[in-house]
Amino acid sequence: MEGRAEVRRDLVTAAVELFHNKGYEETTVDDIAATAGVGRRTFFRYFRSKEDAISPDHEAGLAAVAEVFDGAQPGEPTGSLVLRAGETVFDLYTDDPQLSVARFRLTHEVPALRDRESASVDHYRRLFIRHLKMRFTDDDGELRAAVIGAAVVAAHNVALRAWLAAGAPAEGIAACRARFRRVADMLPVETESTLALVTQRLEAAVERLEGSA
Amino acid sequence: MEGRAEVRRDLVTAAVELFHNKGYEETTVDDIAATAGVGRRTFFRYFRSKEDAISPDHEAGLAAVAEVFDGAQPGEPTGSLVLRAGETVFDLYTDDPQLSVARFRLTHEVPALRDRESASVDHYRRLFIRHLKMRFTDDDGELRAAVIGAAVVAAHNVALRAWLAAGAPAEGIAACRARFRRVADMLPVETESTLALVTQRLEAAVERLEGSA
DNA sequence: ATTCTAACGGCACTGCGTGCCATTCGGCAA
DNA sequence: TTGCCGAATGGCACGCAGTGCCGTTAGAAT
Repeated sequence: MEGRAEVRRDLVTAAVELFHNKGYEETTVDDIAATAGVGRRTFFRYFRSKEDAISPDHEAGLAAVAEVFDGAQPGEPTGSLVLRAGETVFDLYTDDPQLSVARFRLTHEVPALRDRESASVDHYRRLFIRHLKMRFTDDDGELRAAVIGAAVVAAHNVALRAWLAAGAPAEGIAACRARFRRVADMLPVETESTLALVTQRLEAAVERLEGSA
Repeated sequence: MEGRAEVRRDLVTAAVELFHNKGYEETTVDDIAATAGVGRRTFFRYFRSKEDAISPDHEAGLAAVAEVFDGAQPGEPTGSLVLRAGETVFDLYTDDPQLSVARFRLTHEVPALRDRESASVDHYRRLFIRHLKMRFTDDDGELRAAVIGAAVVAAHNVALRAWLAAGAPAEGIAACRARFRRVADMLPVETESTLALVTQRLEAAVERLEGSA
């Protein structure tokens, strides 16, 4: 007899294979269940929907990222925290590169899965923004939280997708992470806005000029 | 006899009313069609799905924004073009504030509609990024296009949603647009990175200072 | 060996979305 | 007027996703 974990794995494997071979629309839940050797009703005890069979750990991923935010020291710089949260998301993909690549390809071929992926990514974006907003308490805090959260998630996806498109090679993980971290160079990720940052550096420069004069 | 446009409007009106009164899940397509005085089969000749009944012009909106990008002069600054494209999206909401507010409220109450909205917004994001990528041809072009595109769409949503949450008052439109435009202050939207931009502005300021000294 | 619990799988049902086809309505030509 | 034609309609049946219900079974506990 197989335990719950094995049945779950068999269902994911069956789904990925059938989606790949027959196409997503052409595969019914009955097909997946039959291939995995269980009843149709059992499939829905493991997954909420047909689409969930290829993103089985979405909820757990969100919880893991939320844990990073909740467990962070208040003193940790926002940039560092955001990068750590992003790396946590990477781990979810590097855990099972095979499945990640298969899902990546399917989401780019099947419109229904692409839209679902958009919604999934958006859940992460909302999570990032919710916590960023708590750190940005000035007038423009909400706007900056939204902009920076969206930008970080976008950078994460660019790096991740390039890695997945290359077939998720083990030696590419470091480059992928490095690429993601570059987003920090592009954003006013600390508490000051770009304009304020410019002003601040300008004043410092003026001070230097006056000192040297 | 009613024409196509009238039937379409009646279906949207019926859908909004029923979703509001009975709840989204509890409303069937039969209900909507019956309320609008047409057959169930006719509903699906006007809308691809039940959800489409409250976002009837999504395709047209995407086409309008694409038109802005495609019709732009190559010499127009990227920042200006992006802001114009964003304003075009605003127009889609200000065209029918009543419907926009109703949709806004529904998307925040019904998970299924929220996920669909995420996918919708993502379509705009992809459109922005596709055209930004054509303007950013340096090594980091793809990353910057993704980051800036996502940030602009996020800022747009913050401004738009604040306006919708306030009930879409006519006198609030200007403030909403102004708020959106602030995103330009936060991003390295031209071809240089933030750091380069800061340096550039700093040098210009220093030059002014030296000239006045 | 018996009881208890959790998982399983079959069955029926609702509702979305689609293909097919007969009907109807308005215009247009003879 | 009469007959034809194309577009819109709506009814019907179908496949499939997802859910509630319930009888059955397997395995653990005692």
